[in-house]
Amino acid sequence: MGLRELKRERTRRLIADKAFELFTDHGFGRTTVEQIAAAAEVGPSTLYRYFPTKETLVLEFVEDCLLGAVAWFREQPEVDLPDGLQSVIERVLEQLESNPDRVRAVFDLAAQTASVSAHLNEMIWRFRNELTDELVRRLPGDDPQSVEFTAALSAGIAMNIIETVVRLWVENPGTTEVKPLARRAMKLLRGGGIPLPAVNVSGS
Amino acid sequence: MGLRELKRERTRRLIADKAFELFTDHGFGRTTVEQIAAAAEVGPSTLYRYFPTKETLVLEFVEDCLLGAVAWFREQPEVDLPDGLQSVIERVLEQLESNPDRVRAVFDLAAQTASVSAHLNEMIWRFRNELTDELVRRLPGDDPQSVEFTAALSAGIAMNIIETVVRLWVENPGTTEVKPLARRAMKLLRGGGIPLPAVNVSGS
DNA sequence: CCAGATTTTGGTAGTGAATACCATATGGCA
DNA sequence: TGCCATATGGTATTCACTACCAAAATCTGG
Repeated sequence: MGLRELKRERTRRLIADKAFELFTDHGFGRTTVEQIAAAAEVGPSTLYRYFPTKETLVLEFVEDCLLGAVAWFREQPEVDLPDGLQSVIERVLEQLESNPDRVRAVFDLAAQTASVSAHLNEMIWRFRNELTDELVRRLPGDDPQSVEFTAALSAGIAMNIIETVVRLWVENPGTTEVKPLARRAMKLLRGGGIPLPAVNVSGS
Repeated sequence: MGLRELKRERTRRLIADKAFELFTDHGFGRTTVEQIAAAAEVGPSTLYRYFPTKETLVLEFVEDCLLGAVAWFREQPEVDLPDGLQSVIERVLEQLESNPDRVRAVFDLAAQTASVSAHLNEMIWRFRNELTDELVRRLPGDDPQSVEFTAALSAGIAMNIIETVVRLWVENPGTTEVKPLARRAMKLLRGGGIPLPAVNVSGS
């Protein structure tokens, strides 16, 4: 790696850190991009070259956790499906758990700022899509439409577990661990603890 | 109802229709708010008084479907849980199915425009939250944290079914009906067709 | 029908995010 | 050291969105 990429990573992190600082101090909406650029001692153009939108300054960390787990899953073709899915879920949760302050800040910002919440959900949607594509490749089945259906449902449920667990974990600081929560969620799903309608209907 | 509210509803719908027209013709990004205001023969101020953001011009219909179903559920306390949840899901799907072109346009716009996708997901998040709150009131249980957990998971799964079914329905025009799809999804979830990890772990 | 209270409207000015473009700086490399 | 690629900073511009105010339209009581 040359000196150029090194400096790139350095200024990138510098900008992100300064932005994080200003956001937590004065709020997301009260902080302008020019202020962030000034604090990081770069021009606004440079800032926009690294971060296409203001929201990415906050959410890049979450994005790395989610899409990184899918990328890892994609490179492990030998793992069979239930275990692989569980690994993806736990992998995401572990990485999030290792930066509690960052996750909490993201939650706070998303709660008080619509655009951050919107971007966060868009990222979640991307995670679901990529996970669905990978599941389609692994799921057995004859009818491609049926496989796609099952894959999309599974990816959605995985994301659902992650969201619910992280939320509960953030709202109860210190008292809960993510891994037991995730397994409790899977147990609920498997054991029928979810009040889904019984299959007394003749679905096609 | 006085003439005032009548005219309000009229201009509101006029603006939304003109916007829908311009969006489908020239795309979301290529259409400015001023153009919409000019097409509807109102000032930009008036447009912003009715629709706080550009995205709400597209997504108000979906919002009504989702939040309307939750509101209906809230006013039916005598319905027990599995049936109620199924009714909420089918209610949303029926309303969406009754306006296929609108749904398709929303999907197209969301696929090609990040901000629309973001707003759509934010709306879905609101639906999940409100449904979770209502489920908490109805679910039996001693530990409030456990009830909240189950409720959040259930609401997420309901939304997941809706999203997956609508998506499949939109992508296969004409060939699929939403209600059988929804029941197939519930059947998959109930019958263990989802490759969730088996509960061989001792969850707390 | 009319005068006053209230609401709706259109216009103006301004903020700030985001883009396009260009001249300049700086690091990598022969 | 000198050439090339790239990163940078600045400027100008578009456009979403807000705050504010004066005028027009609507409702209400006489």
